[in-house]
Amino acid sequence: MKADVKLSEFELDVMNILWQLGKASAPEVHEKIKLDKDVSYSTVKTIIDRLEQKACLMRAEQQGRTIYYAPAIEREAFSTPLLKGFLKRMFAGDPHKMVAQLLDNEQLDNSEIEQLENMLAAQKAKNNK
Amino acid sequence: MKADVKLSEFELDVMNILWQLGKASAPEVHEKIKLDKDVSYSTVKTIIDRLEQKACLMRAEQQGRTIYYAPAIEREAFSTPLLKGFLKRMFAGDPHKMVAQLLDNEQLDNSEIEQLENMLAAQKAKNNK
DNA sequence: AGGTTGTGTCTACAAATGTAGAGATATAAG
DNA sequence: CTTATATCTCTACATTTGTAGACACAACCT
Repeated sequence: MKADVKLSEFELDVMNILWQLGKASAPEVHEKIKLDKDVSYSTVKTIIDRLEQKACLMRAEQQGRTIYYAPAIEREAFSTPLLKGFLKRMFAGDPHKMVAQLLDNEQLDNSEIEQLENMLAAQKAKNNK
Repeated sequence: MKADVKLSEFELDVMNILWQLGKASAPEVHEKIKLDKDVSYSTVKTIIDRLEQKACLMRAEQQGRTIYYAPAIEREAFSTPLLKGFLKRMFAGDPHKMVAQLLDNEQLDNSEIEQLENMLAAQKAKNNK
Protein backbone atom coordinates (compact mmCIF):
# COMPACT_ATOMS: atom_id res chain seq x y z
CA MET A 1 0.00 0.00 0.00
CA LYS A 2 1.23 3.45 -0.90
CA ALA A 3 2.41 4.91 2.38
CA ASP A 4 2.89 8.45 1.17
CA VAL A 5 -0.57 9.35 -0.05
CA LYS A 6 -1.71 12.51 1.66
CA LEU A 7 -5.32 13.53 1.54
CA SER A 8 -6.63 16.98 2.20
CA GLU A 9 -9.50 17.67 4.55
CA PHE A 10 -12.01 17.87 1.75
CA GLU A 11 -10.68 14.72 0.17
CA LEU A 12 -11.08 12.94 3.46
CA ASP A 13 -14.65 14.14 3.72
CA VAL A 14 -15.39 12.55 0.39
CA MET A 15 -13.59 9.34 1.26
CA ASN A 16 -15.53 9.19 4.44
CA ILE A 17 -18.80 9.31 2.55
CA LEU A 18 -17.59 6.57 0.26
CA TRP A 19 -16.46 4.45 3.18
CA GLN A 20 -19.87 4.84 4.72
CA LEU A 21 -21.92 4.16 1.64
CA GLY A 22 -19.67 1.60 0.05
CA LYS A 23 -20.23 3.22 -3.30
CA ALA A 24 -21.87 6.35 -4.60
CA SER A 25 -22.18 8.55 -7.65
CA ALA A 26 -20.77 12.05 -7.79
CA PRO A 27 -24.21 13.66 -7.47
CA GLU A 28 -24.90 11.50 -4.43
CA VAL A 29 -21.65 12.54 -2.83
CA HIS A 30 -22.52 16.11 -3.65
CA GLU A 31 -25.82 15.73 -1.82
CA LYS A 32 -24.08 14.46 1.28
CA ILE A 33 -21.45 17.16 1.23
CA LYS A 34 -24.08 19.84 0.89
CA LEU A 35 -25.46 18.83 4.25
CA ASP A 36 -22.31 20.33 5.69
CA LYS A 37 -21.31 23.12 3.36
CA ASP A 38 -22.61 24.73 0.24
CA VAL A 39 -20.34 23.91 -2.65
CA SER A 40 -21.11 23.33 -6.29
CA TYR A 41 -21.25 20.01 -8.01
CA SER A 42 -18.12 20.81 -9.99
CA THR A 43 -16.17 21.31 -6.84
CA VAL A 44 -17.10 17.93 -5.48
CA LYS A 45 -16.51 16.27 -8.79
CA THR A 46 -13.03 17.78 -8.95
CA ILE A 47 -12.20 16.29 -5.58
CA ILE A 48 -13.51 12.94 -6.72
CA ASP A 49 -11.39 13.16 -9.86
CA ARG A 50 -8.30 13.92 -7.81
CA LEU A 51 -9.01 11.00 -5.53
CA GLU A 52 -9.32 8.81 -8.57
CA GLN A 53 -5.98 10.07 -9.85
CA LYS A 54 -4.44 9.23 -6.51
CA ALA A 55 -5.97 5.78 -6.87
CA CYS A 56 -7.87 6.18 -3.63
CA LEU A 57 -11.15 5.34 -5.27
CA MET A 58 -12.21 3.51 -8.37
CA ARG A 59 -15.09 3.34 -10.79
CA ALA A 60 -17.11 0.45 -9.49
CA GLU A 61 -20.14 0.48 -11.70
CA GLN A 62 -21.92 2.52 -14.31
CA GLN A 63 -25.63 3.11 -14.79
CA GLY A 64 -26.44 5.13 -17.87
CA ARG A 65 -23.98 7.99 -17.80
CA THR A 66 -23.68 7.84 -14.07
CA ILE A 67 -20.49 6.50 -12.60
CA TYR A 68 -20.50 4.86 -9.20
CA TYR A 69 -17.31 5.20 -7.24
CA ALA A 70 -16.04 2.97 -4.48
CA PRO A 71 -13.09 3.31 -2.10
CA ALA A 72 -9.94 1.65 -3.38
CA ILE A 73 -8.30 1.81 0.03
CA GLU A 74 -9.40 0.71 3.44
CA ARG A 75 -10.21 3.29 6.03
CA GLU A 76 -7.55 1.85 8.33
CA ALA A 77 -4.84 2.51 5.80
CA PHE A 78 -5.42 6.17 6.52
CA SER A 79 -6.68 6.22 10.03
CA THR A 80 -3.67 4.38 11.41
CA PRO A 81 -0.98 6.83 10.35
CA LEU A 82 -3.28 9.79 10.84
CA LEU A 83 -4.17 8.76 14.34
CA LYS A 84 -0.53 8.34 15.20
CA GLY A 85 0.32 11.72 13.77
CA PHE A 86 -2.61 13.35 15.47
CA LEU A 87 -1.72 11.78 18.78
CA LYS A 88 1.83 12.99 18.45
CA ARG A 89 0.92 16.48 17.37
CA MET A 90 -1.96 17.29 19.63
CA PHE A 91 -1.37 15.13 22.66
CA ALA A 92 2.38 14.88 22.78
CA GLY A 93 2.04 11.19 21.95
CA ASP A 94 0.20 10.40 25.16
CA PRO A 95 -2.88 8.20 24.61
CA HIS A 96 -4.25 9.03 28.05
CA LYS A 97 -4.49 12.71 27.26
CA MET A 98 -6.34 11.83 24.13
CA VAL A 99 -8.84 9.54 25.81
CA ALA A 100 -9.35 12.09 28.55
CA GLN A 101 -10.22 14.70 26.01
CA LEU A 102 -12.43 12.26 24.18
CA LEU A 103 -14.42 11.54 27.31
CA ASP A 104 -14.67 15.23 27.92
CA ASN A 105 -15.85 16.09 24.44
CA GLU A 106 -18.29 13.31 23.73
CA GLN A 107 -21.12 12.58 26.05
CA LEU A 108 -20.93 8.86 26.52
CA ASP A 109 -23.56 7.18 28.60
CA ASN A 110 -22.76 4.39 30.99
CA SER A 111 -23.47 1.56 28.60
CA GLU A 112 -21.11 3.06 26.07
CA ILE A 113 -18.44 3.46 28.69
CA GLU A 114 -18.92 -0.14 29.66
CA GLN A 115 -18.30 -1.16 26.10
CA LEU A 116 -15.03 0.68 26.30
CA GLU A 117 -14.23 -1.08 29.54
CA ASN A 118 -14.80 -4.39 27.82
CA MET A 119 -12.38 -3.40 25.12
CA LEU A 120 -9.78 -2.55 27.69
CA ALA A 121 -10.32 -5.81 29.51
CA ALA A 122 -9.91 -7.71 26.27
CA GLN A 123 -6.69 -5.91 25.59
CA LYS A 124 -5.38 -6.76 29.01
CA ALA A 125 -6.24 -10.38 28.45
CA LYS A 126 -4.33 -10.28 25.21
CA ASN A 127 -1.36 -8.69 26.92
CA ASN A 128 -1.27 -11.43 29.49
CA LYS A 129 -1.19 -14.22 26.98
CA MET B 1 -11.26 32.38 21.83
CA LYS B 2 -11.16 32.66 18.08
CA ALA B 3 -13.03 29.61 16.88
CA ASP B 4 -12.12 29.93 13.22
CA VAL B 5 -8.33 29.77 13.36
CA LYS B 6 -7.10 26.96 11.17
CA LEU B 7 -3.54 25.78 11.41
CA SER B 8 -1.71 23.78 8.81
CA GLU B 9 0.21 20.66 9.62
CA PHE B 10 3.50 22.46 9.71
CA GLU B 11 2.08 25.22 11.86
CA LEU B 12 0.81 22.60 14.29
CA ASP B 13 4.25 21.04 14.43
CA VAL B 14 5.69 24.36 15.48
CA MET B 15 2.93 25.02 18.00
CA ASN B 16 3.53 21.59 19.41
CA ILE B 17 7.16 22.39 20.03
CA LEU B 18 6.19 25.63 21.69
CA TRP B 19 3.60 23.89 23.82
CA GLN B 20 6.22 21.43 24.92
CA LEU B 21 8.99 23.88 25.63
CA GLY B 22 6.88 26.71 26.91
CA LYS B 23 8.98 29.13 24.94
CA ALA B 24 11.71 28.96 22.35
CA SER B 25 13.62 31.01 19.84
CA ALA B 26 13.29 30.51 16.11
CA PRO B 27 16.68 28.79 15.84
CA GLU B 28 15.70 26.46 18.65
CA VAL B 29 12.45 25.58 16.93
CA HIS B 30 14.43 25.06 13.76
CA GLU B 31 16.65 22.59 15.56
CA LYS B 32 13.69 20.60 16.79
CA ILE B 33 12.00 20.57 13.42
CA LYS B 34 15.16 19.35 11.75
CA LEU B 35 14.97 16.20 13.79
CA ASP B 36 11.99 15.30 11.65
CA LYS B 37 12.62 16.91 8.30
CA ASP B 38 15.29 18.90 6.63
CA VAL B 39 14.08 22.44 6.07
CA SER B 40 15.92 25.71 6.14
CA TYR B 41 15.83 28.23 8.92
CA SER B 42 13.90 30.67 6.74
CA THR B 43 11.16 28.16 6.24
CA VAL B 44 10.66 27.66 9.92
CA LYS B 45 10.87 31.35 10.63
CA THR B 46 8.19 32.01 8.04
CA ILE B 47 5.87 29.59 9.78
CA ILE B 48 6.59 31.26 13.09
CA ASP B 49 5.84 34.65 11.57
CA ARG B 50 2.54 33.40 10.22
CA LEU B 51 1.63 31.99 13.60
CA GLU B 52 2.42 35.33 15.13
CA GLN B 53 0.18 37.04 12.59
CA LYS B 54 -2.58 34.66 13.51
CA ALA B 55 -1.95 35.59 17.13
CA CYS B 56 -1.28 31.97 18.03
CA LEU B 57 2.03 32.82 19.57
CA MET B 58 3.62 35.90 20.98
CA ARG B 59 7.04 37.37 21.64
CA ALA B 60 7.67 36.47 25.23
CA GLU B 61 11.16 37.67 25.78
CA GLN B 62 14.21 38.98 24.01
CA GLN B 63 17.87 38.20 24.60
CA GLY B 64 20.18 40.19 22.42
CA ARG B 65 18.67 39.97 18.99
CA THR B 66 17.07 36.67 19.73
CA ILE B 67 13.33 36.61 20.19
CA TYR B 68 11.72 33.99 22.36
CA TYR B 69 8.24 32.98 21.36
CA ALA B 70 5.56 31.45 23.54
CA PRO B 71 2.14 29.99 22.71
CA ALA B 72 -0.65 32.51 22.94
CA ILE B 73 -3.31 29.81 22.90
CA GLU B 74 -3.82 26.69 24.96
CA ARG B 75 -3.37 23.35 23.35
CA GLU B 76 -6.94 22.41 24.21
CA ALA B 77 -8.32 25.28 22.21
CA PHE B 78 -7.11 23.39 19.18
CA SER B 79 -7.26 19.80 20.24
CA THR B 80 -10.93 19.94 21.10
CA PRO B 81 -12.31 20.93 17.72
CA LEU B 82 -9.63 18.96 15.92
CA LEU B 83 -10.41 15.82 17.84
CA LYS B 84 -14.07 16.19 17.05
CA GLY B 85 -13.36 16.70 13.38
CA PHE B 86 -10.92 13.84 13.29
CA LEU B 87 -13.35 11.55 15.02
CA LYS B 88 -16.05 12.46 12.57
CA ARG B 89 -13.87 12.13 9.49
CA MET B 90 -11.90 9.03 10.25
CA PHE B 91 -14.16 7.08 12.55
CA ALA B 92 -17.60 8.10 11.40
CA GLY B 93 -18.03 9.89 14.72
CA ASP B 94 -17.82 6.69 16.72
CA PRO B 95 -15.52 6.97 19.75
CA HIS B 96 -15.35 3.22 20.11
CA LYS B 97 -13.80 2.77 16.72
CA MET B 98 -11.25 5.36 17.63
CA VAL B 99 -10.31 3.81 20.95
CA ALA B 100 -10.15 0.40 19.34
CA GLN B 101 -7.69 1.69 16.81
CA LEU B 102 -5.76 3.45 19.50
CA LEU B 103 -5.38 0.25 21.47
CA ASP B 104 -4.33 -1.47 18.32
CA ASN B 105 -1.74 1.10 17.34
CA GLU B 106 -0.13 1.88 20.64
CA GLN B 107 1.25 -0.83 22.78
CA LEU B 108 -0.16 -0.09 26.18
CA ASP B 109 0.89 -2.24 29.06
CA ASN B 110 -1.52 -3.35 31.74
CA SER B 111 -0.82 -0.54 34.14
CA GLU B 112 -1.51 2.01 31.44
CA ILE B 113 -4.73 0.27 30.58
CA GLU B 114 -5.70 0.33 34.20
CA GLN B 115 -5.22 4.06 34.24
CA LEU B 116 -7.64 4.27 31.39
CA GLU B 117 -10.06 2.08 33.28
CA ASN B 118 -9.88 4.47 36.18
CA MET B 119 -10.71 7.33 33.90
CA LEU B 120 -13.72 5.48 32.61
CA ALA B 121 -14.87 4.64 36.12
CA ALA B 122 -14.56 8.27 37.10
CA GLN B 123 -16.63 9.28 34.13
CA LYS B 124 -19.33 6.79 35.04
CA ALA B 125 -19.40 8.14 38.57
CA LYS B 126 -19.85 11.62 37.16
CA ASN B 127 -22.65 10.42 34.90
CA ASN B 128 -24.49 8.93 37.83
CA LYS B 129 -24.42 12.08 39.88
C1' DA C 1 -36.51 12.54 -34.00
C1' DG C 2 -35.91 16.68 -31.17
C1' DG C 3 -35.56 18.94 -27.11
C1' DT C 4 -34.40 18.69 -22.02
C1' DT C 5 -31.89 17.35 -18.34
C1' DG C 6 -28.63 15.35 -15.60
C1' DT C 7 -23.65 14.03 -15.56
C1' DG C 8 -19.23 14.12 -17.06
C1' DT C 9 -14.98 16.63 -18.89
C1' DC C 10 -11.91 20.30 -19.21
C1' DT C 11 -9.97 24.44 -17.88
C1' DA C 12 -9.07 28.18 -14.84
C1' DC C 13 -8.02 30.69 -10.95
C1' DA C 14 -7.68 32.43 -6.00
C1' DA C 15 -6.10 31.21 -1.50
C1' DA C 16 -3.33 28.59 1.53
C1' DT C 17 0.85 26.18 2.32
C1' DG C 18 5.64 24.80 2.04
C1' DT C 19 9.95 26.36 0.82
C1' DA C 20 13.93 29.33 0.69
C1' DG C 21 17.33 33.07 -0.84
C1' DA C 22 19.19 37.92 -0.38
C1' DG C 23 20.13 41.38 2.35
C1' DA C 24 20.06 44.14 6.81
C1' DT C 25 21.96 44.51 11.27
C1' DA C 26 22.52 44.03 16.12
C1' DT C 27 25.53 41.64 19.05
C1' DA C 28 29.72 39.10 20.05
C1' DA C 29 34.59 38.44 19.34
C1' DG C 30 39.08 40.05 18.49
C1' DC D 1 36.84 49.92 16.51
C1' DT D 2 36.48 46.50 13.14
C1' DT D 3 35.03 42.21 11.71
C1' DA D 4 32.46 38.14 11.89
C1' DT D 5 28.33 35.75 12.95
C1' DA D 6 23.94 34.72 14.22
C1' DT D 7 19.25 36.31 13.65
C1' DC D 8 15.83 38.75 11.79
C1' DT D 9 13.24 40.84 7.79
C1' DC D 10 11.51 40.95 3.33
C1' DT D 11 10.39 39.09 -0.86
C1' DA D 12 9.49 35.45 -4.03
C1' DC D 13 7.84 31.41 -5.93
C1' DA D 14 6.20 26.40 -6.60
C1' DT D 15 2.70 23.27 -5.03
C1' DT D 16 -1.49 21.96 -3.10
C1' DT D 17 -6.15 22.85 -2.07
C1' DG D 18 -10.70 24.76 -2.62
C1' DT D 19 -13.77 26.50 -5.78
C1' DA D 20 -16.44 26.77 -9.95
C1' DG D 21 -17.87 28.01 -14.82
C1' DA D 22 -18.38 26.59 -19.72
C1' DC D 23 -19.19 23.21 -22.63
C1' DA D 24 -20.12 18.37 -24.29
C1' DC D 25 -23.08 14.78 -24.63
C1' DA D 26 -25.64 10.52 -23.46
C1' DA D 27 -30.12 9.18 -22.00
C1' DC D 28 -34.73 9.99 -21.15
C1' DC D 29 -39.29 11.97 -22.40
C1' DT D 30 -42.91 13.07 -25.52
